Amino acid sequence: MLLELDFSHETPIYLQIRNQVVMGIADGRLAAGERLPTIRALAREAGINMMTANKAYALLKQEGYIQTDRRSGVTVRAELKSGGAVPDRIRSGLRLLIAEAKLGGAERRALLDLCGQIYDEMEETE
Amino acid sequence: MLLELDFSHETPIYLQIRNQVVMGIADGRLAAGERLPTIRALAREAGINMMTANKAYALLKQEGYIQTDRRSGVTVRAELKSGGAVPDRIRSGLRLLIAEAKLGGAERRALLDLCGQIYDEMEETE
Amino acid sequence: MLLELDFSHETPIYLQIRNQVVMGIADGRLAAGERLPTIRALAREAGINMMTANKAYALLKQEGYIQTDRRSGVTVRAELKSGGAVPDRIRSGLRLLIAEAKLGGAERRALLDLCGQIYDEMEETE
Amino acid sequence: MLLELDFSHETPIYLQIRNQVVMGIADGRLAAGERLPTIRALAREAGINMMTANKAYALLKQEGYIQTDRRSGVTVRAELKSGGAVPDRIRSGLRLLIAEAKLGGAERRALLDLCGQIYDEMEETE
DNA sequence: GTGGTCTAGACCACA
DNA sequence: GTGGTCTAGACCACA
Repeated sequence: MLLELDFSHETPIYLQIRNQVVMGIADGRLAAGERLPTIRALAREAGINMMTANKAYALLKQEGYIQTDRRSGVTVRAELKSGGAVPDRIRSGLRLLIAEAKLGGAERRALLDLCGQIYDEMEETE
Repeated sequence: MLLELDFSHETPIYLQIRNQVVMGIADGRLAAGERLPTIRALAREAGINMMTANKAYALLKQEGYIQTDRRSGVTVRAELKSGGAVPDRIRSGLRLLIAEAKLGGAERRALLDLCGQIYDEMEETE
Repeated sequence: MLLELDFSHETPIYLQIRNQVVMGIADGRLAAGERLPTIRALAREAGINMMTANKAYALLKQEGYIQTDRRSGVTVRAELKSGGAVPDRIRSGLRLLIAEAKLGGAERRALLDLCGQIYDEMEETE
Repeated sequence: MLLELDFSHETPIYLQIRNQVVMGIADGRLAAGERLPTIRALAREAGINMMTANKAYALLKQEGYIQTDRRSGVTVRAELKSGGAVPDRIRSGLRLLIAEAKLGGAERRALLDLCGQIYDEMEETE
């Protein structure tokens, strides 16, 4: 999976990496067990500092999205979290975005269609 | 409307204010034309600096959510809807959150129900 | 001539009044010798403070656009400044606006056409 | 590019900086991709506060004239032209200045020549 | 009184 | 080192 980094974007680079890996896993571009580049390789390919690559991986690991192993390097975790309530952090994020969309004139139907469409584009993994 | 600021949160204070005002408008707690506290009053009540309050209002003003009037202070803008497509910034935000929710085990049905519920809680304004 | 004041605009009200009177004279809606409302009348009609109306008229008078007379009140000055070089203040203003227009993608031809058109809409007075 | 700031001018310092950068880009003194001084350097050189320098850059960034990069600092944005119509804000500004020039005695020909000359002095960038 | 601007000094996340 | 954020205190034009 190719990372697309925007160095002039407000989102820190390490977060851009984290976010793209998360979305990559969700939409199936990154399969469970798949190997990710080493910190060193990632830093070289993306033209970033190793500290930055390290920070992104540390976050992904702490969140349970990837795991590191001395032999197989960095891999996408096979077993992901199981069902249950959507955590507050995500709810809050959705609340803000939906508020902005609504004030921007988005209809209920259009917004839910959009969300469903986004979800479906990721469905392949299931 | 009472602002709830978390000074230890990663989100800057001025953004927390901006976000809460946006959500306040969307869910009807802030009506069009309603007066918001002056910069000074907001700073005093929230225990923050005037510059911080100013920055929050400047952002809201630039985004078209409020307007400042040399006579009547700060008011919620009446007309907001620009209708049409949901801007990319919001789409990207939704994509990330939905990816995280899905990896957290959220079913399609549950997620759309949540979004619909969030939207409906704001519906009163319509 | 009806004044259109925007109380939430960044331009101070007294300047909005001054600007609209200047443009009114230039495009012929205000003829030389024509009477303007008194400060009191202007303040009442426009819903503004008398100090604000006073400030606008004081500026217009100082710039030579209007004159006050005990008998005939406030009138548009008959004889306006004669030819000569465009003052630096206006040149600077044009330079900034033209720079912005050019960076916005305006072609030379289109920009000059626009300026000529604006000038012609005022021509009737000549 | 040397900034010329007038601390006693009615135009706020941060706006003077913004305006001069815009004109600098338009007339080619600032090339696309060129680095601007850091906020700290600008503040030091110009004898102003960091917050003021920050405000100027924040405005230029928001308007799309520059971009900030955590690695290479502040640079002039390469692509700017959005082509098409001249926005109302600029039209209004031109209308006022042209009215003032006309009342000051400027002939149509002289005024358009002036505008053309101003535009041509910036042409080198094309 | 109101928003807007500015300063001097400080801390922080990021790279 | 860099941009971003925040504070305490101040001044100013405007209304």
